[in-house]
Amino acid sequence: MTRSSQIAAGKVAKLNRVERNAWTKRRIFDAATKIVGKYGYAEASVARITEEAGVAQGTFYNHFDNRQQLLDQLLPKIGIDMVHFIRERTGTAHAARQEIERFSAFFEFIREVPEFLRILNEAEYFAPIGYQKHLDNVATAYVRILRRARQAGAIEDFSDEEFEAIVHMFMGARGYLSRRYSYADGAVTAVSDHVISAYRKLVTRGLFTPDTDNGHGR
Amino acid sequence: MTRSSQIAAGKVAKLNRVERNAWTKRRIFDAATKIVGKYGYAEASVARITEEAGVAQGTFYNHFDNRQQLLDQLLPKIGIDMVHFIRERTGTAHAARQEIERFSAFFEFIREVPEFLRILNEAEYFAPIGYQKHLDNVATAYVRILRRARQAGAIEDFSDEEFEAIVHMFMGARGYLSRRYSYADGAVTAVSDHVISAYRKLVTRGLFTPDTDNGHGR
Amino acid sequence: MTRSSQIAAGKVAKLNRVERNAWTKRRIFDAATKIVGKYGYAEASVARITEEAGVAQGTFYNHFDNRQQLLDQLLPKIGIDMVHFIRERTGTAHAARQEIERFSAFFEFIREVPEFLRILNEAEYFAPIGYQKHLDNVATAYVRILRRARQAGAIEDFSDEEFEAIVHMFMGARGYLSRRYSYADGAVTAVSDHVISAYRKLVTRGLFTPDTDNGHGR
Amino acid sequence: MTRSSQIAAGKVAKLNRVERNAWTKRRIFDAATKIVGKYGYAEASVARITEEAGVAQGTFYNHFDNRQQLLDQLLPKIGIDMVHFIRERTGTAHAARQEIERFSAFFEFIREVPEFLRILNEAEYFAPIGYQKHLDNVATAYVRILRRARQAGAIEDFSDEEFEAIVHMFMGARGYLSRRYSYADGAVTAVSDHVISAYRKLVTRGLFTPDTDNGHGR
DNA sequence: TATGAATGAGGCTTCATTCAT
DNA sequence: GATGAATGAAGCCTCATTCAT
Repeated sequence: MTRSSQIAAGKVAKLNRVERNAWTKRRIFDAATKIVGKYGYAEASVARITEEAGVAQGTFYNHFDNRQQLLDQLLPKIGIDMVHFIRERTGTAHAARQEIERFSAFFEFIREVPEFLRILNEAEYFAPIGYQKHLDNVATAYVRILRRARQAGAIEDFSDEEFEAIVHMFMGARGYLSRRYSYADGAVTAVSDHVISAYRKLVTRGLFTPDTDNGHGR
Repeated sequence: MTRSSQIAAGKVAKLNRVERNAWTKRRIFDAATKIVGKYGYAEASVARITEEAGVAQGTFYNHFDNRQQLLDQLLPKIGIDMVHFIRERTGTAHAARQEIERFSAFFEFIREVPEFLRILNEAEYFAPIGYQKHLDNVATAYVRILRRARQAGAIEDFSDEEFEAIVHMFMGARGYLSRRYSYADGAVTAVSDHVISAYRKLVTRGLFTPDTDNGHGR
Repeated sequence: MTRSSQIAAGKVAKLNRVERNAWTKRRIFDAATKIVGKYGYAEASVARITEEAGVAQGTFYNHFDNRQQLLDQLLPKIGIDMVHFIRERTGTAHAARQEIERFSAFFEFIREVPEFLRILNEAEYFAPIGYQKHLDNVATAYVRILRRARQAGAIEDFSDEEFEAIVHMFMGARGYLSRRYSYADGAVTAVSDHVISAYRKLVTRGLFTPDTDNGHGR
Repeated sequence: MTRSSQIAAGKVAKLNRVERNAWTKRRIFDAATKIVGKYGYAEASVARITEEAGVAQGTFYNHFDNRQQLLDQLLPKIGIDMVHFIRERTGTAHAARQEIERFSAFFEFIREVPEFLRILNEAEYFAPIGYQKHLDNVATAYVRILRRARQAGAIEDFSDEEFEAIVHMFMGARGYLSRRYSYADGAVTAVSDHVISAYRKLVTRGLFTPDTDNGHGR
């Protein structure tokens, strides 16, 4: 606390009022991410968060109306990072292969931002507003992807409503798998190959139309 | 407290000591189920539970070592009910069809015991011991089912480790879907047909070997 | 608890009603001695005592009016044992030497009944009635001894009231020394020689008349 | 609470933040002194202390980590006052007479700070850390005094280790006597002359070398 | 007499939030 | 805007004692 707040003071010396303000808010936000990621929402007290951020408790309320308001912002903000992260790691070629890439990228993202796991999974009950926002973000984008694949002929026989169900299955499976397979001694590890291969089989056979073009098929 | 304790007194008049003891413990347990189902683990204070049960707060500790110990019993106990419930609703004929039956039965169970949803989904962080116990119960049984299906030729090309991954995907998908689709105005509703049909397509094509016998395949 | 209560049941099988009653009371009493000796009065809850005794909590109140009543009996009862113990170890010859014997015997007693230490030292505030009783017992007897020594010419120049003060000094010193010097790693050890020799010098010179007879003097 | 907090508000109006902080901490500390002195450690609940101090219960934890931490500070702090008090009342002339002065001053101090008695005597079990600290303070200083007296020829024939034992005897005797003789109807009274004279005889003869210089000896 | 479940008061501590500086 | 002390409600748990069996 002492050390980091000194660093903070050093860094912030040359900032103007607006910048300093934003910077403080950001510190609190990042601290909350860390704390919730580590201890969960229920244990993320304002005292803990502000201590981690190196600011006084009262400062918290200069930037957020109340504790819940901050908690509700956590997931959507990181969720957007996730979407970008995955998008960057998704090629353009083959629809089924893209899905596997997205799947893998999800786990890669968790390794980059290990806090995301718990923030996501507890959010439903502890940050319902943020959770809903995040879900809409992701589900909408995901369904759109599947629709395009269908237009391109890579998927047949699934209705829009079924897409939505599928997307939820995928999201549920991911969240769950990540909790099951990504941990080892508290640290986050890579997900095992069996999970990837099982997913590939299930999805390429279950959702996508078998490849007819030669050369590309897995 | 007043109303329920009167009921209690009426009902309990003719019980002997052992029975009365078991009955009180059961009341507390049921109250906890209700409270956790409704408000979640974090809000399930001993005060709330005992008030719901119509007993004094101190009574709680005559039956459970501490709050957590009770919370950890919740999921495994209901989980067993769930396994039985699903087993009863699963026919013997066709492996893929059985899987759909299990899927549907899960949602039926949730309608019967709506508390299960939240008890299950929050358990990972709030009742980790119970969660692990439940998971082992379910995953082990589930993998065994898939193995048998493989022996019977209904599944090909999946290893044991992949089965485990698949099982976790299925469980994750179910939990997630149930949270998405089962609620309407606080009450629990039936899951929609699209979810069932999407699941059927994904699973029968993705996991199971296509039917070669004529007449049975749906 | 289970094992000891079984032993208890075995031993008690052949006792009649009165004997069994006394035996149960004794068990509770001994358990209290042990618990208070180990944890102090404040931590000696009825639950702890009855558990140690292997009886139900309710049984306690068949033998004692309340917790305090038992606590008040502890010190006087053991105090009497102590007086006997010391008396047995005190020779008849030389008055000053007797005093040193008494001093040493006190520490020996503590090794025999290590619980005594804490029971004695906390009693003043936690079992004031028993404490007063014990004090009267001991002080009266002690003053009587000093008076006799004065009559025999072994002490000069001390009034009765000064005797009383001296006795309290001695008792205070003993209790205090025992706490300082008798412990090592939780177990009770013998008191060191320096303490004995310092006491001998202080008392033989300070209280008793110098020996004039030859051969007996130290 | 009402009355005292009004007084508080009046007194505190013109203090700045740091002063106010120290002042509140001091109020809690003083309240604890009073409560422990009156009811003992075991009955000195945070609720009682804060009520006496005229602050909210939560305020306690802004100034002390926990209840025990405060309790452990009580004795050392007052103990230092005592050492100063006694030192001020000790002349420089005669070693033996100094010891009597110290003895008397101890009882005078108790009349000034009557809470000290119980705070000291219960500390061993209820504030062991503070007790140890206090003991070290006092015993070290005391032994040093005796050593100097030995160097000056006022004491002969006692080793350092025996000094330590003697010091503990003196401390034990004082504590004990104070409890015996200083009370009357709850208030603290002067210790009687017999106690002083008995102590003088015991100590001047038992510990110190008889005066050879003429005129000074008592 | 022995049992042990029931009671509810009271223990310590943490909490989110307010507000004067 | 930043601070951090103050608040009092609420959390979990232990306690001595009672009483029906």
